[in-house]
Amino acid sequence: MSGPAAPRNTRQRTAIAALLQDLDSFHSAQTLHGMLRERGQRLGLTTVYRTLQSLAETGEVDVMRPPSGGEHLYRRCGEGHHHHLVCRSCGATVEVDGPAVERWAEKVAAENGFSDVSHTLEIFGTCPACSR
Amino acid sequence: MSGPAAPRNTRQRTAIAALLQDLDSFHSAQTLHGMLRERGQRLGLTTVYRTLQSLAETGEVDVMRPPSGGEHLYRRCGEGHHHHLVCRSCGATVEVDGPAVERWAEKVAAENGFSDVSHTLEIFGTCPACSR
DNA sequence: TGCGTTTTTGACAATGAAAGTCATTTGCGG
DNA sequence: CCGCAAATGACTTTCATTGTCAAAAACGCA
Repeated sequence: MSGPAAPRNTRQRTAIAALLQDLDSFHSAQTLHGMLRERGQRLGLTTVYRTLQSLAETGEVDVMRPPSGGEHLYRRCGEGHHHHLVCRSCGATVEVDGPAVERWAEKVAAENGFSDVSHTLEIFGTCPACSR
Repeated sequence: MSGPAAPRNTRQRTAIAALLQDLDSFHSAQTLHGMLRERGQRLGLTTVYRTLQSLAETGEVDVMRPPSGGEHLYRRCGEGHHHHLVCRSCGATVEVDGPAVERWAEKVAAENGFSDVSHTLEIFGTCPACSR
């Protein structure tokens, strides 16, 4: 009754995780791949896609789909449930917490007889640095 | 100083708007195109994409990008700002309103110096009909 | 440390949604 | 009824993401 096998510790996976540690904002798989190559890492784009997907499943990174369309964006994230305040211009992100919102969502869903409730919530704006 | 030219009244645009009136849940451009063809309408997929986009810009329909990935989904919508409680299984949707959430989002953004604030919020669950 | 098994990698091809192109059609104002 | 500008649609193109599969690399175990 062992859990699902832990992913193996490869050079590529380590590099991706390390890069995400250094970054504070959301980036696409392609961008991250580019950054890694600049850092002298040799790895395939496919690997970046797969690794990010795997990290997202375990909750180690957050995924976001910008409303404007375009690629999936990834960012390392803190523990537990939280939301994001994201700069539309530079992608800088603040993790925010809204217990009241969680409760509200639960209540609305319950009132309508919905079960297995989850939700998505992102706040977009222009950060102080970019608005200058 | 007339506003931006109103879109012309074409058979295709009318058909799309009419179909959306009949539907209560989110559907993809492809699905809607298929439905229209079944109803005997002859129109191109490109037109459906363009028309939905235009309807979305004027706020006549809501667009949603399911977190699970996949196509953009569209649905006719009521006036003004609102959010959705969506069934993960059948797409049935209830429009909900959360003034407190709006205020909270504004406050969080302001506290962090963000301007031009907007936000996205969707609640997902299994509707009563589908949970049976 | 060496071996065998199993996962991971990565180059490449395939998929599929969405956007661009442009000649033809069609609203619609005059 | 005319004329022009917008809309249509078949087609092409783009591009993110996923599938494929042989080769390479982890890791448990002796």
